[in-house]
Amino acid sequence: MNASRTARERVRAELIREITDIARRHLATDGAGGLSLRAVARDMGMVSSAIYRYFPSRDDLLTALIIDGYNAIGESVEIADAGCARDDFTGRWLAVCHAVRTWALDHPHEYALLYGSPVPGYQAPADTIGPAARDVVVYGRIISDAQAAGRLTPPDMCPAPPEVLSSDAEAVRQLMPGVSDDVVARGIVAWTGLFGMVNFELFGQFNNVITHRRELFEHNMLSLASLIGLPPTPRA
Amino acid sequence: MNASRTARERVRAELIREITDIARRHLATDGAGGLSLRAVARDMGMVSSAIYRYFPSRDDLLTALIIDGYNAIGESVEIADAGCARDDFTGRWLAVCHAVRTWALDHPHEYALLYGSPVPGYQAPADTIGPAARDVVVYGRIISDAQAAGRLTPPDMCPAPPEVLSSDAEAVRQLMPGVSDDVVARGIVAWTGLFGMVNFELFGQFNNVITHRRELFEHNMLSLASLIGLPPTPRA
DNA sequence: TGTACATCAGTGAACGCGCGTTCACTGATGTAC
DNA sequence: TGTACATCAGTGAACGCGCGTTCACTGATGTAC
Repeated sequence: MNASRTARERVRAELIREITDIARRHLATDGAGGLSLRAVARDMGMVSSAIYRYFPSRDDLLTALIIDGYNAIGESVEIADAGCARDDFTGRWLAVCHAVRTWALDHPHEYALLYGSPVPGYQAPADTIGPAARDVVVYGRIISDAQAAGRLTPPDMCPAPPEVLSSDAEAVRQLMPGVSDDVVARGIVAWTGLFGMVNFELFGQFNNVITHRRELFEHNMLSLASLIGLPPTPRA
Repeated sequence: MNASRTARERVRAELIREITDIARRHLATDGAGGLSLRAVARDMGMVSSAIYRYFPSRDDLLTALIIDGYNAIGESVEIADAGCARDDFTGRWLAVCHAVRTWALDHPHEYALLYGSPVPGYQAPADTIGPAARDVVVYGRIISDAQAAGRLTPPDMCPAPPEVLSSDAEAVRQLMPGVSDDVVARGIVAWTGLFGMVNFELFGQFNNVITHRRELFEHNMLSLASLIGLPPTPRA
């Protein structure tokens, strides 16, 4: 019968969810390198070999966590962007920035798995690529929309990108159609700058130095907005 | 006798150097989490317990690697800066950026140890703080010097930092005396932006997207220079 | 509806491996008289 | 300069632990007739 078959499958899906949830919790205490199938199995109340019914190897479990992570941060970026007026480009950029930062602070070890040092010996398979791009897709759309609306006026005190970058710019332009090479380059500066700030805060470089981290973050994201050419302040 | 005493001590220092060298090599293959005293001992041709004559625990060995790493990147930043004309502030900034990037590409795992995800279960002791600041001290001096020479003219399209950041700015100003809160904030944007770019390149976010990495890096560092208010191009 | 068979989940033992750290010890190197 | 003693480097065995993965197996759940 079809109903009962899906019953078995529903249990299976449920258990896969439980396993990844527990694995996520382990990530927090032992890091990605220390993620252990045996420990997860113990917490599941299973014998270690039973896990192999659900994940063929430790690396596959890691891959599942990575894909889930990219989807989670991507989704929260999408929601943040969707909560803004479409023509408030600076507000959308700020919302995206805060979404990334907040998600990172709430899930530091998952964030480290996605944007920190690579896990030694682990090679991410191709199916992580799609989810990995979810957040940057949102970002690209903001730039693109602002450009289309004529609200993008980059400061003109810095030189145009060298010719040799045009092919790379072309590739990145997939994400933000209609903008010049110069805007693409500045767009990359701002995007990497966002993650640079989050990394510094999360990985401890601000310890004993910066105390008002959210405020500094927001201010710095506004500086980057102005570098891209977005209007200086979000709509009130 | 004093001479023979220092002879023994010289051997000891030499062995400590050998151990850290081998440990550094292991870092490259297994990452910080997988650094193992036993493996290092094997490569030294020693029995594992002998290592304890030199390092009281695995974490102390890690600490030594971290301190060495900060000193190494700090020194190469110092050398890069020293190779520029004192009044070529943009050139000095660019030289520092390239020094950081080059060192990171040459020592990816050490870089990850310093600026990547924290090692789970490891708490850096206080004696890492001094060496950790060597690179940023150089950076601060460039900003400070440019300010003193009247060559710092930040673009004025973005808002001043909020009042609440003034105490943090005061702390950071230790590194770059004589600059306004606004310049301090932009200084942080540029510095974190530098590391954001290096992280993206090193940790794989540019894979299959950016091919001319050095050129994009240099161009982006020039964009950040203009955000700080440094002159648009280095002296030729 | 009832029975025979196939699929699947989970068990428990085992393989072979690696780890950090402690401890009592042997010899060699240095020191003091 | 020679000898008695102290310091130090390195050994080898052990403790207690954890890991990923395989394999033959027991029962339970589902399927086909």
